[in-house]
Amino acid sequence: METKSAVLLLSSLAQEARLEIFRLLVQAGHEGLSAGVIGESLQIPASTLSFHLKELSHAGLINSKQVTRFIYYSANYDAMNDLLAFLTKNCCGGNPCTTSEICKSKESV
Amino acid sequence: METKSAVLLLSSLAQEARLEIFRLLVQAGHEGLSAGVIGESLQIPASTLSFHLKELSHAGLINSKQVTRFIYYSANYDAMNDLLAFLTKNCCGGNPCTTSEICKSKESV
DNA sequence: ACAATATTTCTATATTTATGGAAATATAGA
DNA sequence: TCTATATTTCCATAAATATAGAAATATTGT
Repeated sequence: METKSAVLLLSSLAQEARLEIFRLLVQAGHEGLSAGVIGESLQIPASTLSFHLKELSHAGLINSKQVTRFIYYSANYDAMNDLLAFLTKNCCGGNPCTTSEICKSKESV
Repeated sequence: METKSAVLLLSSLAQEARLEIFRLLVQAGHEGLSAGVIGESLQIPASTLSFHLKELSHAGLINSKQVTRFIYYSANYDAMNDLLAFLTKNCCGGNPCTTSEICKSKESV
């Protein structure tokens, strides 16, 4: 992943409503939740919610699919994993480092 | 960590110059780099760089200390770890989940 | 086709954020 | 103290982002 893609993902998450939406979907699991349920849970007006869902979709952090009359949104776990990998990549120039979980968590390449 | 703190950290990283600065510092390790060297490496004008360093500092993602005539900035690995933990917390409602590294990486509580 | 419900687009406005030159403020060596 | 170097603050401007009501656009059951 390059910096620009990472910035897109981070920007999507760097907003209170969107971060809450995303975390709600991460916790909801793979089936996801309908837009209406999300708005109801988080008390966000429909048009505002739609704006934020579009941002998250555009960044590729969430997926959507129509189910009967509802649109179900779900977290894209792979995109999230890629972002986490990017952020921890090359920690300490690849040297072993005892003070940080970042480095301990996986080999940096 | 609560949503607002996480948004502060994410906002700090959600900008191309700042993400590059942070990653440069993550890779530089604990000694860090002087402002001048950062600006030189990334070709960022001094006043712009100072603005971004302040943002990162304010969010707690980097630390600074004066060394002779230079100010050395270094990544705050702990802040980063906290953020990563927050983002992966409660994945799939705590249920085991085979498709995602997020869930596999550590127990979600 | 009609009515009810779900979601998005349009629009205007308010707010926040980024940029970089010029000036101000350290810091330290001579 | 004078001078050179390092970094920050001030400032004006430009650009991007967030908000939510009203209207438009699906979708489905009757």
